[in-house]
Amino acid sequence: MDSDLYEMPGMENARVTIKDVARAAGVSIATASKALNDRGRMTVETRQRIRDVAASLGFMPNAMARALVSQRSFTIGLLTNDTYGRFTLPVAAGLSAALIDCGVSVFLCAFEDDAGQAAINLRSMLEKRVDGLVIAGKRIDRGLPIELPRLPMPVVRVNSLCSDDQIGFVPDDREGALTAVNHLIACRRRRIAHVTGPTSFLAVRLRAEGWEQAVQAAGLPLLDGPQSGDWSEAFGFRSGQQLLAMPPAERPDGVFCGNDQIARGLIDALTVGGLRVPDDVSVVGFDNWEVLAKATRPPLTTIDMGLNELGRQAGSTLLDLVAGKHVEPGVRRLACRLVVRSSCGAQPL
Amino acid sequence: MDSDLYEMPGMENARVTIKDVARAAGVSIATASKALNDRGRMTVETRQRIRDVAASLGFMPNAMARALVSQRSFTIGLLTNDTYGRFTLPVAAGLSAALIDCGVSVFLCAFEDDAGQAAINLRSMLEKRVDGLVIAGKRIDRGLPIELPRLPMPVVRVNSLCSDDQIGFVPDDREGALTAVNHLIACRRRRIAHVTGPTSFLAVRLRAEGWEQAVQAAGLPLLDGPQSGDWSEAFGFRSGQQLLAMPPAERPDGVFCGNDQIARGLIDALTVGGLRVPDDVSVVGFDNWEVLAKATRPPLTTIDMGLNELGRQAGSTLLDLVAGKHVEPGVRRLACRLVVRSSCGAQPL
DNA sequence: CTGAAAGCGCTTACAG
DNA sequence: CTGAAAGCGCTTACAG
Repeated sequence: MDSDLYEMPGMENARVTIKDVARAAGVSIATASKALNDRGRMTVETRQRIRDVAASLGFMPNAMARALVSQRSFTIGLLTNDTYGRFTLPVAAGLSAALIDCGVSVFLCAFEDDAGQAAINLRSMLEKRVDGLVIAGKRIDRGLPIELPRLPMPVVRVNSLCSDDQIGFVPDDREGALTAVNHLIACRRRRIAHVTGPTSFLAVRLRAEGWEQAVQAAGLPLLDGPQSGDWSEAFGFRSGQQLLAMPPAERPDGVFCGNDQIARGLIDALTVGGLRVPDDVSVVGFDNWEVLAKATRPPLTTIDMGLNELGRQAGSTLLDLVAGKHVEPGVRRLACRLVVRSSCGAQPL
Repeated sequence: MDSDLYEMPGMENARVTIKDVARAAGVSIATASKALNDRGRMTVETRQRIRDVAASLGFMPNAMARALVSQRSFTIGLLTNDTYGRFTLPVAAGLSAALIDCGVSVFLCAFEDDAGQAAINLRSMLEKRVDGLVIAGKRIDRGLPIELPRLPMPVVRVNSLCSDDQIGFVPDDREGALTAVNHLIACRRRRIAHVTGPTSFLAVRLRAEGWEQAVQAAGLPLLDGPQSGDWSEAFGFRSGQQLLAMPPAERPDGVFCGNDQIARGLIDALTVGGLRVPDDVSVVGFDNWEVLAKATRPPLTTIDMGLNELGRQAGSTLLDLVAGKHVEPGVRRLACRLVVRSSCGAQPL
């Protein structure tokens, strides 16, 4: 008995269709559709009655049927090779937040750096007719492991390689570095070193530029070029030991680190070696990886790349594109934000 | 000119339909469908010709049209309140891996612990007619912030509260603790302490049980009940300082920590205080949070909860459920795995 | 072996 | 103000 369904208001039954609603309300399917979508014209009473009936039946429109006719799936794909999720998860959170209000859901496709997997996931998104695609990466100078063919839907990139004719959002690494170093300068540091990741990363080169720029603008001595190593605590620790080995007069009194892991290792080494942070040496990190930054002793002052905001902007831009609006191509560099904790000696604001 | 499309083999055009394929191949739509789905009977040549045409046109079946008729969306929803992604991301990776081969994609819905957001996301999944739902949480004794109504699709839980009539996958915390403590015992530790998180967590109580059980089974002294604090390095550090303050004869020579952060803080405190790890005190953690465990000095021996495998099993179980197979209700506790590094003094295997 | 027809659950012109 | 009809892109009995 179909009518049984009508007796269970609490029971969300996925099989209740608009046909059932129309029948129960004594109207045609077309009228039911219009009432529910606030379209067309009809008496307020009719509209309300139909809605009440729909609600009591637990009617939920079938998004796929709707998609088929509207040619919009209300779905987007998030393609990423960041399986660890360090960068992508905050991006995904911002993205979802920007989309959920418009009823758009996101397919998560995380795959290893392997062309086969990437292709499978891409095809899956294409078959699902996503309205748009967000490509999220681990670094701004690498794309996905596959060549994207000319896609029938708009694409937006986040924290990933992006050519001039594409649309992308990345953190402004140079500006972030400037902010970090200026903070060290504001904390009265005069000899500011830079310890960072591999120079093969564009982000490393940009941050180094920011460091150099800020130091020179302040008329401070430019210490030996950035110490470059891998993105690890171990490298930071070793760098800290090297600092300890220097004659005190030559030692930096401030260090801008390329990421939080390096900063943490460096601080640990300094502390073990008897130097005080921030009194003897101030340190700023990069990433604001909270679990690490907060646990550092002392808690780490660092640069937040605003990944969440990057995701949010990517989302609303993608929505614009899907709606057919024109969006100027090119890469947007979003401002980073200084997060003051205790490793610099400044009072948190 | 529609015919233009036929001239662009490289161009993946989402607007090529099965109708275009049929026309180009000179067969009916039904025949084209059968050829592409390997159904029905026809000459091998016909089938191949149709496929070639489809490929040259860049035809991709519209998954939503297909879903509408097959009543299967080939889509599942991953609902989680773990916005940080620490637990959910490995779960999601395992889940996707189990599903992608079957052409099933996953919607990621991460939301804060707030009933409103949860409800919006749930409704969105319902409207999208997901074939099934995975509920992933941050702890095994809490569910989502909303009551799930009787859902019209199967649900599987991971690392989340799960009643006896539901289906869930969680790490076997007690067994993991046993493994950890037995490893300390194998490393010739006799006085084994336990420093862990808040007792309000079921996982904490289960791990404490495992600790107690292993210690007693080995006939070792049961030291003062677990030290309980928050899940932070700071608490671990303070606990380490307390250890240092004890008379050496009373001091534990092994510590099983409730998570990796506590272990790291504790090790740091011991090291700062002049004790050697693992020589004076062996330490085992819990979580195998690699970025932390590997960076600890010395690298941390710890318990891996197998989140990826949890996700994988949840995925294949959900697939069974969707296919109508019977699955015994109840919660499955999956074995944890010891990851040997250097904080215990044993050689990594 | 192949095709015409009905139908999945909706929306949208178009008539009345 | 309301409804019948066509159609979104497929699949699946059912005829031939």
